[in-house]
Amino acid sequence: MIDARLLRDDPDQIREAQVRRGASPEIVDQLISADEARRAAIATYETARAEQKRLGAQVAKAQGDEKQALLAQTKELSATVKGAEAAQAEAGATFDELFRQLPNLASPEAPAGGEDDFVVLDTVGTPRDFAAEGFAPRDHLELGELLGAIDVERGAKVSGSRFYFLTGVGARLELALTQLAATKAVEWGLTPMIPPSLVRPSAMEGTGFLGQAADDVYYLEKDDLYLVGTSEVPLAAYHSDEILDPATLPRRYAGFSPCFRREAGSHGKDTRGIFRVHWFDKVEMFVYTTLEDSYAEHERILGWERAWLDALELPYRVIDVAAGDLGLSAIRKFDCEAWVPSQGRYREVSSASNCTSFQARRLDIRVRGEAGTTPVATLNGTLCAMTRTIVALLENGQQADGSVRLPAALHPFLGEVLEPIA
RNA sequence: GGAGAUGUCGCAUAGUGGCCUAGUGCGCCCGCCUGCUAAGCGGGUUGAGGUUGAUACCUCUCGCGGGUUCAAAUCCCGCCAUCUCCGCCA
Repeated sequence: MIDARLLRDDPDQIREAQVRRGASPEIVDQLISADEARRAAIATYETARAEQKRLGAQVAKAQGDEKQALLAQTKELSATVKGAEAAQAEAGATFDELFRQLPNLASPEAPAGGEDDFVVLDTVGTPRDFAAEGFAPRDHLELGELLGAIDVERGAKVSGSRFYFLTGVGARLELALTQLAATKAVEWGLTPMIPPSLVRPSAMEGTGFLGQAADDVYYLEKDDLYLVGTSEVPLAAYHSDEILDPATLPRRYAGFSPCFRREAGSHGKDTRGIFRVHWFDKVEMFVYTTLEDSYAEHERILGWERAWLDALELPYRVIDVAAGDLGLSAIRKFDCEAWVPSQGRYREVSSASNCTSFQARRLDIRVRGEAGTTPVATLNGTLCAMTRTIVALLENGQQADGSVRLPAALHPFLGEVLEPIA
């Protein structure tokens, strides 16, 4: 959530941010009146409660008839206090529920509009010209089957559609990418983490995944636990309810975890292969820093994502995601999209978001400063999403005979070329 | 899964219905004193919310949430966490 004081001090700023997202600014007026109602209820309750405490102190000292009179008076007041407290709690809950639906203030620098209104910031490398090379590119699934790397048929048999087995060199490829990513992360000063992938509702809610994205989340009703869609969730909740020493910022983590996504709104999209699946593993970067430093840190995270794709020798472009496509928590988001030859277009392989203090307010993560405590800023970015990276490596590195040439960074793990097994 | 114990301010502890506006010690911060340091002395030291131009005042906060009561750190119920024992298990 954002700073509630903005509702009183500068509501126009919120309205403008809503407009940039293509969302309704009406919620701001609803929030302002809910906030007024809430504050009025608090004042009523606190006045009654102060009176109750004052009388209570007298009851303790009084004797005989005086005590009986006071008891009668205070008994009456007790009902008033109880009612006022309930009214205050309800007004607070009403405000809170609405307030949590309000997304973070989209940055004025984010392009206005929806999904298709992104701006291309940079394009790196050149997609191969397969026509000039004299063969039609195979897609990643065909290559994966030739190499004995991917088995989606048995994935579906065992777990259903959008599940897969990585086999042989496919499994080794994920392990190599994981190891390489961890090595890079340590070089860059991030702390590797292996977090739990089942979390409590508060962790899921705090990161903003139970809002409009709730349908995309797996929930275990028997245990009241959620399967995370990204290790951003446990990494953000890691410091929840803590007040951090400013000297320890920035805190930079790289979490490796499975990611579970129901893909509820994606029926019929990317149904072939392992491009869009219900489960994959990912190394995710997560940073806690100050609000002032968050903008530079955002660029730094993007830099690391680019360095990673450079190391994998993949052609890619970087886009500035439009305000309407930011999700609840981010004020700005950069996506890296790798070239996918079989589709003839760039597809998202990583994403870097600046969530400023939005998640930190919900999760109650603060830093002790000179003027009291203030919420920290949180940022997240993909280092390596395994399945999509494997798609890009296979398709971009393929040769006419179905073998795949690997980038130099992976040679120590798997050699230079993956050969078809049949 | 079963049985039991525990949860108070950064840490350690006191507090078994009103005198708690949560005491004390340690640590930490500021000041005084002092060749320096230490000791000593004085003051401060959870966090959130509300009223307010400001100063200031008020409310909440004893793991979390309910309940009983005129009044709850204290009594009752539920949950969470930790520890011990039994069972099961990678």
